[in-house]
Amino acid sequence: MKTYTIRELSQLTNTPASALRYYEDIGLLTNVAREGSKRIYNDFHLARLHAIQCFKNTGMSIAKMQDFFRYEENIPEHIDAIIQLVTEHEADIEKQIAILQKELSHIQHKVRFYNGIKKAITEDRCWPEWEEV
Amino acid sequence: MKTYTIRELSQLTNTPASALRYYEDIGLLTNVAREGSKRIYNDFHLARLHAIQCFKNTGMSIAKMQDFFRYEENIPEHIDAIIQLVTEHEADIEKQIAILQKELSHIQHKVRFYNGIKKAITEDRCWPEWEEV
DNA sequence: GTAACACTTCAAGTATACTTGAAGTCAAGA
DNA sequence: TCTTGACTTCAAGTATACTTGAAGTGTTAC
Repeated sequence: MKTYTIRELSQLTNTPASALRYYEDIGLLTNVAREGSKRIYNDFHLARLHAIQCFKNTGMSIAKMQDFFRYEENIPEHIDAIIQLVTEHEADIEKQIAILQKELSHIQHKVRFYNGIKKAITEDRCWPEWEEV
Repeated sequence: MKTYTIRELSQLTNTPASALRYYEDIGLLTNVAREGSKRIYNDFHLARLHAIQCFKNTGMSIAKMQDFFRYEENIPEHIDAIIQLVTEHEADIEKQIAILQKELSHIQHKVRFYNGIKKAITEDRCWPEWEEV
C-alpha cells in the first residue's frame, strides 16, 4: 500500500500540514503511523481526507464529522445513527442549495440593476427603476 | 413612513437586537434615528436588513458588505466597483451551488450505501459494495 | 414611590477552525 | 563537524461574527 509523508498528503489534498496535524489531534485522522517521529499516511488517510473535504465543503461541523467517523468504526452498532446523520446532512445540503438559488436571483437582479444604471450614466439618460430591469 | 423599535425590527427580520446594534456599530446600518436614546428604524433600514441577510445567506463577508453599502452612498462615483462587487458575488454563488451539487451526489451515494448496509444487516445478507449502490 | 420593563453603552467573552511561533529532533550533504 | 531542511510538539494566537454581562436610563403599571 502506498504511503505518504505529511508534505505529500498536504499537496495531494491541498490541505496545510498544520491542518493535517490538527485533524489528527481532534481524532478526524486516526491510526497515523510514525517513522521515528514523522507521520506516515496511507490510502486510508487519503480517502478519509476526501470525505472530510466533502463534509467541509458542504458545511458540516467538525463535531459532526467526529461523530460520523466514530460511528464508522463500528457500523453495525451505529447504523441508525449513521443513516440519520447522512440523511440529515443530505437535507441540509438541499436546503443550502435552495437558499443559494433563491438569493442568486436577487443578486442577478442587482447585477442587471447596476448595469442599467451604468448604461444610463454613460448615455446620460435617467436611471432605471428596480422593477424594470 | 413607518417606523420600528429595535424589538419590532428584530422580530420582523428574525435578527437579534444585539446584531442590529452591532450592524450599526460597524456601519452596515446607518442613520438610525433616536427617540431619547432609543433607536428608531424605518423602511429604509428594513430594506437594508433584507439586503444584509441576502448577502449573509450567500456567504458574503461583513467587510464586503461594508464596501458595498459605502459604494451605494455615492453610486455614480462607484458604479464600476459596485458592478464588479455584485458580479463577483454572483459568480461566487454559482460556484458554491456547483460545489454543493457535486458534493450532494456524494452524500446521496453515502445515504444509499448505508441504507444498503442496514438492509443487509436486517436481512442477514452480505453488505453491498460502495460501487453497487 | 417603587417596581418592572425595555431600552441604552461599552468592554469582554464566545464558537469554530485552524495557524503561528518557539524550541527541539533527526538524517543527509559539503 | 556543521549546516540545512523537513519534520516534531505544544501553547498561544487569529479571524469572523456576533453575544453576553454589567451598570445605567427612562417610561409605564400598581
